[in-house]
Amino acid sequence: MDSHKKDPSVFDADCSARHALELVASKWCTLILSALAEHPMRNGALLRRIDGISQKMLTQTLRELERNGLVLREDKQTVPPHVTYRLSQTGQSLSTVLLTLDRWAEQNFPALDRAKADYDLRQSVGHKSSRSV
Amino acid sequence: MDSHKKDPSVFDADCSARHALELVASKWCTLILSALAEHPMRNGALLRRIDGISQKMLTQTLRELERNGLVLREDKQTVPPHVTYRLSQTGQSLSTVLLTLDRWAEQNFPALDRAKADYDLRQSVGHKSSRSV
DNA sequence: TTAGGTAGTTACCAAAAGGTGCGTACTTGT
DNA sequence: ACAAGTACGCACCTTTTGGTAACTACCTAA
Repeated sequence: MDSHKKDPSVFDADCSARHALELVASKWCTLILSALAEHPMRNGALLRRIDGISQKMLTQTLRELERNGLVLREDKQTVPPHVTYRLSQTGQSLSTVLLTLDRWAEQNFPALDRAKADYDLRQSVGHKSSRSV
Repeated sequence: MDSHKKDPSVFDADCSARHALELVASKWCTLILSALAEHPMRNGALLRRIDGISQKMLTQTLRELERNGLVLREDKQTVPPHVTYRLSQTGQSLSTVLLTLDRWAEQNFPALDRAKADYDLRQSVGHKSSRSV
């Protein structure tokens, strides 16, 4: 009957936990939730805060987050339109985890950059058969 | 000269921190790193552990993780082939963050499922203009 | 009157992600 | 002699993701 309610382990494809992880671990979701963790914002403010996001992806992702109960949408029903988005209780609990992820990225990118440079150098330097013990 | 080394904030597109976040917050990476956090594994074991991943995506993602210095590849140079993958120091520090994300998903998916059901019901029940304050 | 700001939606198109199947090279088991 | 297992690489194709531009509806300011 219910197509999505099996073993609650992220390693099981097609279980709700995996679906939740896939939602939560996607680039625009992490950024939007992290931005809203700072304070509630309107459409325009989010657009300005999150460099590189398009209006389309912002709206699309916000709808998805609203649908999953992570963000709350407040429409003041005025004209010109005034809509604010803020985190729900669940969204807030998630945002603390995502912020540690943000911080990890901001702290560890130099290591990743170095590793990449090394790796690419090793590949280009010719001796192709050097990936052993 | 260097195309990717600006403001170290994830909100800035095209900075290394953002690139790192995008790598790290992608579905296969989170699952592979979480699996390897349990213990080092070979190709076949990862394939069995991570339900739904294809051989192609596994190899592709492992190479990307190896390139970024998050996992280490050990080829015993035997025949038949015997290759094991394990986390590097950096990979391990990341995996602790990702495991809290896994646990969040496994604990909170019921709330998300409920929210989705509510939302979809509200949409289908007809009264289309009820998303206000 | 005309432009601009608000928060969108829609249609169309390009790029990226990902699946499937086949080939490789060598060994072991039947 | 032949199939199977290991750890892939490559080519082909479909699906998903995301960008761009145009349009809506209403108000305000010049």
